[in-house]
Order: sequence, then structure tokens, then C-alpha cells
Amino acid sequence: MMISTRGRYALRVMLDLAEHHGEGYIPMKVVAGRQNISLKYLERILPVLTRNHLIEGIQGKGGGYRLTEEPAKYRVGDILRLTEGDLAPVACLGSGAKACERADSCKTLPMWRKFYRITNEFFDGITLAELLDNI
Amino acid sequence: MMISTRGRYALRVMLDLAEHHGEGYIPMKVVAGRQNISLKYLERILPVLTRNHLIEGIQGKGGGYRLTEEPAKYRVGDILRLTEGDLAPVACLGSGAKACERADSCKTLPMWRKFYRITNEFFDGITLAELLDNI
DNA sequence: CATATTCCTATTGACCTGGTAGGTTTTTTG
DNA sequence: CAAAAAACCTACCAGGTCAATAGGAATATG
Repeated sequence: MMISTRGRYALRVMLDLAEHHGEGYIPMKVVAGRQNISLKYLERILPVLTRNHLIEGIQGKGGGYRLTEEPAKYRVGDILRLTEGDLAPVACLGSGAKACERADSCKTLPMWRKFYRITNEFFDGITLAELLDNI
Repeated sequence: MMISTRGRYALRVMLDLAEHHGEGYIPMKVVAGRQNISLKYLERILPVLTRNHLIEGIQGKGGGYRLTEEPAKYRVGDILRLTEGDLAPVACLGSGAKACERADSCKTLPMWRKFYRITNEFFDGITLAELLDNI
């Protein structure tokens, strides 16, 4: 299993916000209700999206979240990388990659690298707008 | 992280056996030593490969394991699916998939399915023989 | 001030991962 | 025949991750 609920929920929230883009700030309570996801759990997932300015939230009554840009501007890959850490298929690739001393002679490394590239390209080739349109 | 050590170790063992194919039965102790993997841990990974006749082992002194076929016959995908369960990117696909009640309206499901297909095709398109030749 | 919201931190139970431990059975060899 | 070497089997364990829950603090509105 490559993508956990963290990434999947984040994507669903982003899609929900995209669907209601232009309607101002939407309380996460509403999104959680529509998507049937625990609000409390979502609150722990969202900060990484706000810190990186994919969404913006304002506090207080009447507050909520909204996308900072048009749905077409968001690549699925960016959302998943932020919430999942990275999309590396194996431990020796990706962000926290401690160099493997077998790397030079490793017969499988090129394969993993190629798959890593394909994965990133696949998810970077899809935007929220396209998902909304069922493309 | 999609592929755990289980799958990676299995693949390395298969590659090691492929590299020494034609040399008869090779003790796992030797492979574990060459690959620097815990023998005991390997012993827990191998049964699924023997049960599915990818390799065969004979007991007793002078025993060991060998491939049942030529290295070119083995698809990486088969080895990974056996040892990892499946290559599904999300829980709602793959073997133990309990049907999601949101499946019909799910905007992301087609994307996951497409990626699932790409993943299987990618790893099924590579054989042990090709890995040995650094293709 | 009451309310509604984001934001923050700690905790928890279940499961998975990577590995260890301690054998039993089977076969070959000296 | 006895010893050694190998596959095979089952239980256990420490650490981490996942998915969530809990309980608030800060902030803004009306």
C-alpha cells in the first residue's frame, strides 16, 4: 500500500474545496461531514497544506478554508508528496534516503528509480480540475 | 513506501539464484551471506516462493535452492505480488479489497485504477534476466 | 460575551515490520 | 551409524506507523 488515508483524505478535501471553489471560506466541519471523515483527524492533516500555501484558513466564526488558486493549478503529485512525505517505492530513494552502500552494484536500483520517476510523472500529470471533470 | 524489505529481499535472492543458475542447489546460508541478509528472516520469506514453484528447495546436507526455470521466465511483478500481497496503491483496490460504498461517486478511483494498472504492467515488463544484464 | 472556527499537542489501540529464538525433519557424508 | 548441514516450522518481540480521539488554546464574528 503506497498511499495511506493521510494522502487520500487530503486529496478528497482538496477536491471538495475545488468543487466549491468561489464560494468563500468553507468550514472543515462541512467538508468532513460531506466526505464522512473525522474532523479531528482532518485537522491534523491540513496544517501541511496551509503551511505550503495550497489552501488558506481563517479562524473564528465565519471562517474556514479555501484554495489559494484555481483547481487547474493543483497537481495531484504535489498534494500527495506533501501529505505522504514522498512517493518513493523503496526506502533507498526519496527524501529521508540514507545512501545504501550497495548502490553501486545494486541490480535493482535502476528499476526502482525508473518506477519512482514514472510515479511522480503520473501524479504530476493530473490536476484537481481534471479529476473534477472525471478525466 | 510501497515495497518493503520482504519484496526487495525476495527479489535479491531470486537475482542471486539467477546469477548462479546452473550451479545446482545453493544453500540459503550462502545467499544470505552474499546478500548480507539475515538467514532466519529469509527462511520466513521463501516458503511462498517454493509453494508457488518459483524455486525448489531440497533438504539435508548438500541441499539448497534453485530456480525452477530460466531467469528470463521470471517477471519481477510475479515475485513482488507473491511476497508483498499485491501492488495496489490504495486499500480499496487489490486483493483484500472490501468494496467502498463511495466507489460510484469517487472522483479519484479511476486514477488509482489507472496507476494500479501501470504499476503491474511496469513490473511485469521486467524479467530477472533483464535485471541481470542491467537493462 | 457567546459562538464558531482554526490551530496545537498529547495519547491510544491496533496493526505491521523486521527480526530473533528455538527447534524438527530430512538428507548426505565421514 | 553418528554427525553435520540443510530446509522447514512456529512462536515471540521490540519498535514504528496509522488512524483516530481528546482536550483544549487562540482567534474572529455578531
